[in-house]
Amino acid sequence: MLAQMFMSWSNRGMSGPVQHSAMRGSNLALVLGAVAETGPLTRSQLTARTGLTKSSISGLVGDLVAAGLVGEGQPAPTRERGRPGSVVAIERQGAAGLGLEVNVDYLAAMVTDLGGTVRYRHTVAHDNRDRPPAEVLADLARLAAAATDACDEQGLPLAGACLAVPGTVAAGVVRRAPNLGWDDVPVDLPLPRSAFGLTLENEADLAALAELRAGTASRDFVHVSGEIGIGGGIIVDGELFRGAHARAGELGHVVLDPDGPACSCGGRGCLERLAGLDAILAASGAADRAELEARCAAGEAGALAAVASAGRWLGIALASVTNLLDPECVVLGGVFAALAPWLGDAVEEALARHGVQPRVVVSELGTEAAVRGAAGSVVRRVVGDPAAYLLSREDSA
Amino acid sequence: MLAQMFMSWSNRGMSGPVQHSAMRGSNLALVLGAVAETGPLTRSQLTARTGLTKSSISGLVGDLVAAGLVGEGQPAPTRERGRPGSVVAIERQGAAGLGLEVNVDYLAAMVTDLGGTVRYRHTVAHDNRDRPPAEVLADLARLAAAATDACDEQGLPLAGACLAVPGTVAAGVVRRAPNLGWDDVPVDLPLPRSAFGLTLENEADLAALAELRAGTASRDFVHVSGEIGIGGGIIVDGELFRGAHARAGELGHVVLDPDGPACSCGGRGCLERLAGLDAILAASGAADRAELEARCAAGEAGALAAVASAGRWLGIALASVTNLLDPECVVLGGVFAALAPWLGDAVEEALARHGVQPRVVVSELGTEAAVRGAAGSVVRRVVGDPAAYLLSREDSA
DNA sequence: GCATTTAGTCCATATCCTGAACTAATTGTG
DNA sequence: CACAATTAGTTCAGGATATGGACTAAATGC
Repeated sequence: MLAQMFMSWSNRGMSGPVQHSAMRGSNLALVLGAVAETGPLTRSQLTARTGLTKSSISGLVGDLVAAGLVGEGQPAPTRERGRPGSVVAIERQGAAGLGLEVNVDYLAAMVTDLGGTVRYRHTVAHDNRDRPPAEVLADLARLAAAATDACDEQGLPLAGACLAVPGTVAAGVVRRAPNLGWDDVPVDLPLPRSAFGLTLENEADLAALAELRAGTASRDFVHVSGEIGIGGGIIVDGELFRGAHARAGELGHVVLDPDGPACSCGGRGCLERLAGLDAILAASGAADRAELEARCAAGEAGALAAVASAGRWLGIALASVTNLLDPECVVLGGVFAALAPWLGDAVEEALARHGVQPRVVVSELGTEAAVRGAAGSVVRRVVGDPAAYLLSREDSA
Repeated sequence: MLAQMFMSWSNRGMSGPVQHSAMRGSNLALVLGAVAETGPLTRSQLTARTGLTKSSISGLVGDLVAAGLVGEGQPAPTRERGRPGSVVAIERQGAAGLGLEVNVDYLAAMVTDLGGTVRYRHTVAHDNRDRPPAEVLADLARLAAAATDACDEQGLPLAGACLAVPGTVAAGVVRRAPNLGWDDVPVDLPLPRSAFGLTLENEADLAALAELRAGTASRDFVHVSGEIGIGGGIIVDGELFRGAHARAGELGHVVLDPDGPACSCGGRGCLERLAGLDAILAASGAADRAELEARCAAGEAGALAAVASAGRWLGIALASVTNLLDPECVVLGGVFAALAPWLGDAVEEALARHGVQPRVVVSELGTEAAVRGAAGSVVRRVVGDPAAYLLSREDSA
């Protein structure tokens, strides 16, 4: 008798039963997503774009209008035959996402609306290294309160909040943020009740999401956040790649010199030690980021050599990344974006020398990338599943 | 006036409209998947497991029975109160997948049924290096014909075929298989008409899928296929990770020594050059795999040192991989599985030395992994979307 | 033998998409 | 300026599918 063997199948997309409500929810998301992504569309354009029938679109749009997520847009005066379509546009007052960020030398808050427009931003410079986490979080709570007040003033319903931290996170806890000196710090900000509550996310990951939404890159890319540490955000098929324990993308700890100097991560010879901001500053003799850029701009040989060396190491690391992940493109962000004029060539040369040539682009988002990504991640949840948003909004009301 | 910014949202799961047929299809897959994964289940167990109601399960199972994909199973004699459930089991005669493999020194074919049981296997040893591709493909066609004959004999309806190749692939074409010496070779085997036709896939990727189904590892792991080259198969959330151009997982070309020797990939200092089978053989002085293993088993210092060195390099590469992808586990396959007794410790030491410690397990699938994965990938498509399978089966009939 | 319990089927109902008929608003043309 | 042509959008009947409850079936336990 043959021993029956049972196999383990993928469950992607098989997460649960599909009922009528799920069908409706999925189609609502399809319509809302189309409008959010493409901009105002007529119902007839939505029919063509989604593959649903006119009748279905009618009903779906009706629901979204009733929910206040979309509204009537300005009709573009097309000189075409036939009845002009009435335009469906994202309702900017429909929902807002609160982005928060704790970083080494500042705290930040940002509110974006359903259309992706920034409705409020506030940043406070402050060295948070080795301050008691509770103290930092109290400051952050004040920042958040000011932001939610701004939402109220503008009549924006808050859908949820997302906090960007320079480290690894788990549900409601900052696991480890070396540069802040935080270990297992629970985060529980006193925010007003909202549909999605507060989530935590790695700063580099959120910067990558912001980059995705800004549309600089494609749907498959790796975003390098160069700061004191070097973080990486991996976007796969338009979705953040987190890995099994939400620790994926630790580009800074790719091993480039097996017998190199010890790193804070417990390893040795990590990219971060060879191409991180501290390493560049030490090699160039510049005191800080601004001085470094100035010296590069002035063409000072020492600074240029230090930056080129970092670029070379970065390129080598990215060659390994490309071989492993096969991204469509690599985005240089953070310090590397600012240093791109003097670093880009070294990166590309190193990539070519190791047999790969992904498209390399420079981020246009500044240090705001992470908060922006945080706020955007909330708005994205609304657009990605409007039915869930509406449901939890009702529940909490 | 604020400039309206339109954002790029993820489209995951938003691929198309959800109609009634899609709902049905998804639920059919849910039920079939549950039975395939867990083994025979009663309808009542299916209700609990899927979240659908009794009535729905009744109907869905009815359809699957009518389609011949599931059937009545032996009821397990439970001594419990109440009417015993009638057991729904995978119909082993429901569909079969044909796996094929072209490799450097052999050709292989395998047929597995819906239950995952191997129903036919045949391997022909032959050095295919630098033979004209057409000749090799003609041999492969003969192998495939014998396999489909075996299907007919056993009354197995062929759902499709998948060919494993040691290189990169695109639709219907082997892009580049360095160790075979193939470049842009179109593959068009004369197979009988089937629902899914013939697909091509990288050998290492398929080996990883086979590993997934064997259940050795979890749903997030990296499978290392060590042969002459070193391939990697990345499984994320139970799904093969392909990357933007289906070239992801090229673990063999992770850069370990930036100024190292040139590699066939165009780069230098790649893992493959330091820990591939050729490198180990050269360092140990053994003539082939068998001799190497024998010398290791005999405790010969030279062989052990060569293997340990490879293990150390492999460990360093896997440290980078872990930092980037954060897999739950790493699976050593191919030669590395055979050499694990002498190589495993070096790998784990290197990983620990670089600050990470993923679970490392050794594959129990032999060289059969890739063909098995190929055959399994076809069966998986049937289970993953039975409605699509039935539809294309009708169309071709 | 009969109550109890669990499994499975059947049917009326609700939800949601579709398709066709219908209404609405615009351009072009005689 | 009337009217055909064209495109947009709504409404309603019909169909597919899931749900919930009533009903039937088959076992255990007293």
